[in-house]
Amino acid sequence: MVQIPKQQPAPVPAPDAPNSPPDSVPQGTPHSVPTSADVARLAGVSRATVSYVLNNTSAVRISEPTRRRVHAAAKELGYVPHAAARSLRAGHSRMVLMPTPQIAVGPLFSEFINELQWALSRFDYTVVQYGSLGLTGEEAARAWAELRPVAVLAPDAIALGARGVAVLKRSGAKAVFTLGPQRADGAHALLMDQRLVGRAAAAHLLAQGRRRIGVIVPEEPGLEAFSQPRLDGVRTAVRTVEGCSVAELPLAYTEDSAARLVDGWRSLGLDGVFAYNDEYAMLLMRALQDEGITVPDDIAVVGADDLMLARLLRPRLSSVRIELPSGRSLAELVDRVVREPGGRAEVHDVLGASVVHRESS
Amino acid sequence: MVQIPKQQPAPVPAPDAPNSPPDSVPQGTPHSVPTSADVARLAGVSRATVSYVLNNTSAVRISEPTRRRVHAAAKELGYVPHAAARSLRAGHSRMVLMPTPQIAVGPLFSEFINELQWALSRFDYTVVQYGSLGLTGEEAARAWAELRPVAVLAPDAIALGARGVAVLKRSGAKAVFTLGPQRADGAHALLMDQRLVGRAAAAHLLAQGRRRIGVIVPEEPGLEAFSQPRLDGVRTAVRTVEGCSVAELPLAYTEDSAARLVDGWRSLGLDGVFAYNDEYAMLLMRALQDEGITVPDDIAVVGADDLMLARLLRPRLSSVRIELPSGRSLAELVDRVVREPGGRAEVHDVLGASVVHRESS
DNA sequence: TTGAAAGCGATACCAG
DNA sequence: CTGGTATCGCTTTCAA
Repeated sequence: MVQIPKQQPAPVPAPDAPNSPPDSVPQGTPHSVPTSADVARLAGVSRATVSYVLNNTSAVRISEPTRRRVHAAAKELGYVPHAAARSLRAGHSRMVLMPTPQIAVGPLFSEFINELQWALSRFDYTVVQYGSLGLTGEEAARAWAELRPVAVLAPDAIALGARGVAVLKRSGAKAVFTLGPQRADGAHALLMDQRLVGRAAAAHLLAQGRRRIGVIVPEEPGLEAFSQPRLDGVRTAVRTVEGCSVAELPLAYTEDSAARLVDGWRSLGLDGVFAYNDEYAMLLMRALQDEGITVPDDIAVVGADDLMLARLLRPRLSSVRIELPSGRSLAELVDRVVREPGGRAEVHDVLGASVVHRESS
Repeated sequence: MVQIPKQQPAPVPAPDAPNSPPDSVPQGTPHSVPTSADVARLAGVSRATVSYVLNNTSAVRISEPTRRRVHAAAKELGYVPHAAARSLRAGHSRMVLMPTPQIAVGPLFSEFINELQWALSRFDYTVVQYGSLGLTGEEAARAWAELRPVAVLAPDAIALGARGVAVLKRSGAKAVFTLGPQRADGAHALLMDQRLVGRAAAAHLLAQGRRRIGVIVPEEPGLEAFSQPRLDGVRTAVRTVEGCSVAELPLAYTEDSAARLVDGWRSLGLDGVFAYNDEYAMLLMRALQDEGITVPDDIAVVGADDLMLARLLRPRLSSVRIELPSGRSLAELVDRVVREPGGRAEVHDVLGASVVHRESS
């Protein structure tokens, strides 16, 4: 761990003001944040006029010389409008709140979140990720509600709950979405039904003639919301075929844990395994190979997420490719709900799953 | 790509109000967001009293019956204070703004950010990640400044620039930090000097007797801020030894690109390679092995980030372990600067790099 | 112990 | 075309 000294370790002179007193502002103005009143004073007009000019209000026509004076004054002072004051006055904001999930949940989901964020900002929303770390559903909702967002998109790992949804709506949120494997009463849902992932993997293994299926379930806390539905999906698929069995295999993301699991592997009598995702699949395959168990002859292995990783392994890893909707279409959906908030909660099934068959199965 | 229908596809009846008009509030109150005035009215007291009670103001003593009435009223209305109004009145907020980097930059950095976020929230800061997608330095700074954060922690991939820093400070930000491989004039810096990563890798390869060093440079845009300094670091280290050479090897994160690179590999005459990070290292090693080039005999390979991945590869991958300071110590640092904003810009070198020697080198 | 009122910064109405 | 002014929700003196 790199240490940070308590005292200033490496004072670097500010390059633009080598010998001036600390914190002096180049402009030499009184040391406080400029407001629209300051701009008005400097430009010799009223605050109202400043507002008209800076917002390009079309209902009112301001003479060109005045506009220039206002713009010049604003620039000279380095004026930046105060978002809080503005939205207080306006009675609403265009802030979309996306609480960050407390645990990292994989590159696929992160990328999805990023794309959604970008798409929303194209709709002129201000996207804010808020870390409500360590708060439970309703408390968290209250914390979010203080910001008066127009919409909330909650990865529902932290169960938001019907109560939380109610809190947000009462605080003026026009749209509350959960996005993830679960939904909350009263909220719209972008439902990513992880059971489909398990079902696709299991169907594939069954089609390959495998009958005794193992399912890796990560021991890391916070992943249950994903791993349990995936397991359920496998169970559902397997139930459609006679004489099949499903074994739950807990595994931590360490080599030790994998070695332990593989140690008694042959006695499990499995012929196929769904490994939760590609990373756990790699961990497992490595342990299996070190034990002299061959893939896919002794055991078929299927991962999920279809990372580059899967293609690089030998044998190449079969993997469930997960498809999520484009950020753009979701942003449109959110925008529609914000503009017509009346409707009932909609549930959108937004997860597609299909197996990419490679050499490991 | 999963499609989202334009029209409501699966209207689900709100479970708590099967046949009521849409959007009706259970409490039956007029449909608007409750304010402290509403609470005051319902409790039969003044707004001032409400404020005293809900904020536990110690300077004023309120009778117990009154307190209870206020609390009851607030609960009944589902009152949530309005953060913007509050901080407008207070003249300051405890919001720490962390602009999200536009491109995903690896699990290591993400985890670092998460930990920092958590640590800051323990200091009672409200951490907000803001996606200012597609704005350049000064424009972005203005957008951030509108939120009037008390501190800004900017991953400096988007060069904030001295101008941007000035904008933020003038808008009232007490602390402006850049965190990443570069720094900006006027801002404090948590400098993560990526050259150290390259230097460590190169020193290791040299110690192993390797003399003709290749350096993988990702072609993916947005990674230059990391890859170039790592390359520079290698160059610096190599310069200390006679008769050594460094070759820059562009590589996109695809199998095709790796195959192309490896195709003419032998003619490069390299005996050691630093692969930018573990993922590119895996991609490269796979391509090398498919070509019949053995690691480490023909070529020594070193990755970076020391992911689990590295331990699972065969041969096990030597990797540069990167150490970052704890979120807690950084949060303390930020808090100190916020409380004593006068000082000159400090530069903290917060990146440690050391090679974990395994089988690939 | 409680209430009345000023004011944070920006906007929009209504006069002038 | 431009200026006063009320207002958004909340905190905090100052009086009662």
